[in-house]
Amino acid sequence: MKVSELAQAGGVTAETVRHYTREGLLHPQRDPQNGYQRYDNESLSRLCFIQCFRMLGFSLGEIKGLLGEAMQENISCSKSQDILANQLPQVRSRIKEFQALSERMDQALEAWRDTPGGVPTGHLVSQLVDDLSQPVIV
Amino acid sequence: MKVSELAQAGGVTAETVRHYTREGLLHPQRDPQNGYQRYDNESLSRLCFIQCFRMLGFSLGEIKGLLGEAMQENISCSKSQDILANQLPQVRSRIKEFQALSERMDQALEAWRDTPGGVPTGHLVSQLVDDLSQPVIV
DNA sequence: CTTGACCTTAAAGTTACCTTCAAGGATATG
DNA sequence: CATATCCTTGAAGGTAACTTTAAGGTCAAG
Repeated sequence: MKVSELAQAGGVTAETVRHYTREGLLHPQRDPQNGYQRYDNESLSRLCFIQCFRMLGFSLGEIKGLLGEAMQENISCSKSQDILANQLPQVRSRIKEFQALSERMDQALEAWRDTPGGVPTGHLVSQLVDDLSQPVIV
Repeated sequence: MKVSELAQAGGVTAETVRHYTREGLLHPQRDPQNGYQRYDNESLSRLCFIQCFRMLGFSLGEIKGLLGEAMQENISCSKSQDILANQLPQVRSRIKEFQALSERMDQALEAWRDTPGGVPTGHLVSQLVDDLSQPVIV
């Protein structure tokens, strides 16, 4: 795969792929013909993995730590274990936050589903602000 | 409320509150005695609202646009309507993404719940990488 | 009356990209 | 086979949303 093919497959821009490559999260090979970066299916797996953990709030550095060892087939990925074990509570609570937010937004937006044209009125915008004006479960 | 009291109530740092204030998303009053910023309960509502829409991928500028008009009690919040109406599809799809990610992470992490000590083994880390190595629904 | 924890501002640093630049290779059309 | 359009590279600069630093003012406790 060329850089923009991988980018399209993973739903990101070519620049983002290049960025991850610069930062050492992806390890493409060089095409000796033209010097282009060549990515394989493992790169795509890693790219998807990166997206998931970025959504969960992990930094690229942490993800690099996870990927660096996890993709090696050895059984004692102690570093990955440490990182994940430490972050697990935050991951779980972040998932809970997402779920809570999803439900609240779904409820808040449901009021619009039946408005004429599906366009919110000013009153409903204020209503949404009220609906969402409670602390996120932290 | 002082800046760090509001920060604690909203689950962010004092610096984040100051940042939102600088950017015009919060409008505290000045304590004439000492020049400190004073925030009220509406500030807390706005802060919670900001958190929700930040999680949904809105920029501070967009949120400022929403808050600027939505908090006024007039009926024709046309700007807010425009912003929300335009972003509604993305909001919905982003909620779907969150839900999908939550389920996948829940499933992937469930394998750890029963491991000795609840600590993931290297094999399970690799397993997680495999489990998450599919494109997010875009 | 000083120590420590809080507040203020402005400015610089950080993270994770995104955009732009110049130089050059690849592929399609006339 | 020239020309246009697209792709590639590295390096550099820009941006958003914080975060940290610096230098100082405020305030309650001991």
